[in-house]
Amino acid sequence: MLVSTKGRYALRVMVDLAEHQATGRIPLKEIAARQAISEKYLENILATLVRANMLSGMRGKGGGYVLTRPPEQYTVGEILRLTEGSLAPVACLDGDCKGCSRSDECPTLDVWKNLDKLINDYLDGVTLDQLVAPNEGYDYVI
Amino acid sequence: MLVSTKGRYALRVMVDLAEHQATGRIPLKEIAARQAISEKYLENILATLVRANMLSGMRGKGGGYVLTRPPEQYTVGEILRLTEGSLAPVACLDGDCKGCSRSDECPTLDVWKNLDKLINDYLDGVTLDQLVAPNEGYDYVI
DNA sequence: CTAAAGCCTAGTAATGCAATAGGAAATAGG
DNA sequence: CCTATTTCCTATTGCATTACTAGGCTTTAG
Repeated sequence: MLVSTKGRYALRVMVDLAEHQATGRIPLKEIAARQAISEKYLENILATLVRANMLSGMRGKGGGYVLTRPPEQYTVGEILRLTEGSLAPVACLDGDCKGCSRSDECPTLDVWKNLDKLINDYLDGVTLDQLVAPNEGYDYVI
Repeated sequence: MLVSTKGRYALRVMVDLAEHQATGRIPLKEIAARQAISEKYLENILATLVRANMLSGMRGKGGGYVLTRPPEQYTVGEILRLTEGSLAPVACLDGDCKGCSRSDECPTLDVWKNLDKLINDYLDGVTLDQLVAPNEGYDYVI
């Protein structure tokens, strides 16, 4: 499985926040309820996004989370790479373990490299605003 | 990780067999040595391929494995789907668990469907003969 | 008959995923 | 200042999957 629940939830949450931008800061509790995700689990995910400055979190009464950029400036790729650690389709291409000893003679390496590029290019081409339902994220328009 | 060692090894082994087609049946021991894969682990993988009729195995002295079709009639996609079980990038698209309860309203589902198609189409477009090193698989030519 | 090979069913160790637990620190409003 | 609200942080647990091993049975050629 290329993308686990952590990445899937993260993406859904980012879309949720994009759709409710106009409401200001949104508390975790609200997102968890709307998205049917365990509050405690969601904490981990949001913490990751905050640490990477994709979200700003504020504590205390009236606190909550808000996007740090406009939705069109987030790509699905960066959100998933952050939360998943890597989108490499095979271990051979994973950041830390740079190539196995057989990489010179490996007849399949190019397949993995092409696949990796395909995946990342596609996901980097989709931005958050493309996932926001039309006529949402503008609750203030009425 | 989309593709685990099982799928990676399977692909390498299939290429190996394609390259040594002309030699007739190849015993597991030989493949394992050439590809530096544990013999016992390789047994599992080859058994899967034989059960799906991608390889023919024969026991006894002089036995071993051989492709059942010409290399250009195998796609990387089918080899990996068989050995991995599925190439779905997310659990949502995995065969058995047909869509979650939220699939109607899920804003991210299309991303996963497109990604799934992208991956499968690419891997189904690569055939085994394309991975065989030039001037190999023809050892009889001298 | 025997050596060489594949076939089959389990079992195990290690890893990573999904989720939980408990509390500390910050903030707004009264 | 006090309290309710809310994020932030570290650790732990249960579970499933992956990677690999063990041991024995069956088939085949010579």
